[in-house]
Amino acid sequence: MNAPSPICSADHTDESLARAARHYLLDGLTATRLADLFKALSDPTRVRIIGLLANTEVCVGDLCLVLGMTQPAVSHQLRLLRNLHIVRARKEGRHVFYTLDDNHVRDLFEQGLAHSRHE
Amino acid sequence: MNAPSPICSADHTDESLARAARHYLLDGLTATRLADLFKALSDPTRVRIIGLLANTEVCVGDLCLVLGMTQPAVSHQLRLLRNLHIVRARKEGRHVFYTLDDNHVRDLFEQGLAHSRHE
DNA sequence: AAAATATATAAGTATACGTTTATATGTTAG
DNA sequence: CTAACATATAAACGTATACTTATATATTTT
Repeated sequence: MNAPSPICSADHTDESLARAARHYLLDGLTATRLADLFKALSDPTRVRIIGLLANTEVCVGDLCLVLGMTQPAVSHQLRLLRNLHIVRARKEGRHVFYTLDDNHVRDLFEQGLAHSRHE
Repeated sequence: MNAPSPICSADHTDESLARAARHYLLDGLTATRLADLFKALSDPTRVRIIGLLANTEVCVGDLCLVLGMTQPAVSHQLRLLRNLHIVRARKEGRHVFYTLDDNHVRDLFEQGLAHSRHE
């Protein structure tokens, strides 16, 4: 038969649980903000955009060409990155040039890329 | 009226596009793998789990207690992290203890946390 | 002013994904 | 061996999201 499973709460000397909980558990807000930061880099299209903008300023039309994607699809991701203050827009005539607005993200991108390559 | 918008291809001296495309555009496989790495950290629950396991070995039941989540929900995320080789399971009796299996991820977690805190 | 270009936004669709509810598997205790 | 416990898996459900197909806005060109 089946019992309702009261869940561990193991007194495996009790240390692990208590200490981990007290010191290392992220609060909800911190966890959400951190997850949102990584979420910005969790899509192939956005990673490619960030990789391009990490080195050069590029306008929307060029991004579309290089990525081989439709313009609304690219603009959609750019808006997303803009709202997260990861990317910055500079308007020049009828073009809009994008650059990275956040060096943190460039660091994460490069570290992630280095790691994902040799494994 | 409306014209079909042939997309930029701007000869803004042509440098930006050509150079960015040739040198800095990630290929599809690399972009996908990198995005998948970041995706592992793109959810609050997973970030919290990783934060805990970055410091201590914790069993499933304790994770449920500390996180205040149901056991299947936690096991689901653990399986996901296991499949990505980010987390490793050690079976001891009827408990299963989890630890980080990948130091790359710990680095990314800590760098992301540091960045997301002072901004 | 009108037409063309460059980008942004909106609505619709299809898929991915996190959680719940239910059940299965494996291990220890009585 | 049977009951309780710890974890894993499966199906179902709701929501988030990436892209498409329009359409709107702004700027330049003629």
